[in-house]
Amino acid sequence: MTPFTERIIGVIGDIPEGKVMTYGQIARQAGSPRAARQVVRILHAMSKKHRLPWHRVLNVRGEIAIQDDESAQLQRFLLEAEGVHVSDDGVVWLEEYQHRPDED
DNA sequence: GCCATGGCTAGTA
DNA sequence: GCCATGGCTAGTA
Repeated sequence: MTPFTERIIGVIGDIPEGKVMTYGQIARQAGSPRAARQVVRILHAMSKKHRLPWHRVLNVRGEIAIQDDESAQLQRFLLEAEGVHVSDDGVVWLEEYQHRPDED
């Protein structure tokens, strides 16, 4: 596992319950502002093994970005279970729920 | 060669 | 809607 991957995993693992971050924000936080797509990949590949709160990661508009319906439903369920409100079309209000470590 | 992005433009209303 | 991006991974040699 590369240092880059470890940083991404660290950032994702630090998202508190009831909060969300965006792909690009996680990439920036890990020091690679353009690596949003890698965040996608790493989430997919590492979520299980590293017990990552993958469901707390959304796209820049606060949308559930996952394509697969079942997984998208699960993501919504997990978010709502920890108090994050998800609109009918799968959008979370970032103003309220986005986790902002330090600054960003 | 892939991609669960993101930012910019183009086109519609 | 288009396409640059960046790190990983698959596949070839």
